[in-house]
Amino acid sequence: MKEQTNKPTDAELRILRVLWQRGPSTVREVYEELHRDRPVVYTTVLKFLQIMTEKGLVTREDAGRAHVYHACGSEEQAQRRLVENLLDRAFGGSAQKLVLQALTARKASAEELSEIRKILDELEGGA
Amino acid sequence: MKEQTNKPTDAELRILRVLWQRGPSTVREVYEELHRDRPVVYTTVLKFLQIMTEKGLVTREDAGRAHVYHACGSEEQAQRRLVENLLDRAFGGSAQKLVLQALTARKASAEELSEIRKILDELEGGA
DNA sequence: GATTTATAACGAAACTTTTCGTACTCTAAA
DNA sequence: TTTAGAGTACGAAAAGTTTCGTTATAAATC
Repeated sequence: MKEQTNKPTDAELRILRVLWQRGPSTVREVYEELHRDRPVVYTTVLKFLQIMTEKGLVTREDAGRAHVYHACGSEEQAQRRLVENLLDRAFGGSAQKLVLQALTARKASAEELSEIRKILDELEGGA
Repeated sequence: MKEQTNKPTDAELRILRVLWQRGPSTVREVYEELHRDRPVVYTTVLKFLQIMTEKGLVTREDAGRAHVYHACGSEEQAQRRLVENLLDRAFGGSAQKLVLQALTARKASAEELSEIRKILDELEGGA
């Protein structure tokens, strides 16, 4: 498996999201899922899964006639990398500014806000 | 000025960051700044500023022989759009998850953390 | 006025990402 | 054994992004 510092492209990320949500899936399953939202062709999905296999974003496993694809690494790891990337590209590394924008961009529920408080407590406790 | 729903590309974002930091600048000024960090050619920067003018990401103004370029919209607006974009592309719209990743990705200082608490207070107060 | 210098304009090459058509393979049904 | 169906493999076109060389222009200097 290759080093996985690669940032997935938009199309790749769409596919990864399906794999995270559904778990290991065949091309057809990923295709069906994506097809709900946008007009996309079976072989396009297949092609991407092949590319992503080369890049080490997914692995595959034989299952009878078809292949079953697994996302490499967890959703959280990938999200982490994307956040770090955005942090560097657009926020000069300031997590605070990013958090501010995230919280004002989307209304979070009361529960979510208190979850975030808990995280803050833990971070302050640890430091 | 065009509608500004365009997501800037990586190279465009690098240039916008210079304009946000320095304020309105000539091509040469942007070039000098970028040139510190990476090998880049004057005409490449010029080309991008021309493209970005067409896209409505920047405006320009004549100042004698040269042009002075202004970023369209504030840094915060652009950052907001980028966060919303990431939220949709990778976090299923959950600001909470993004905040969690941001806070664990980068150690925030104690002051920053308490700034974030203030924001939380305001959000809960308003709701 | 001619030459140098700093700039803008433009086009195209190089590269990346995305999309899709076509060919090939295997299996199972007719 | 042939045919139909579901799958993979592959190549190349289409679209988008990035880079840079060349040319044109106008001002400053000689």
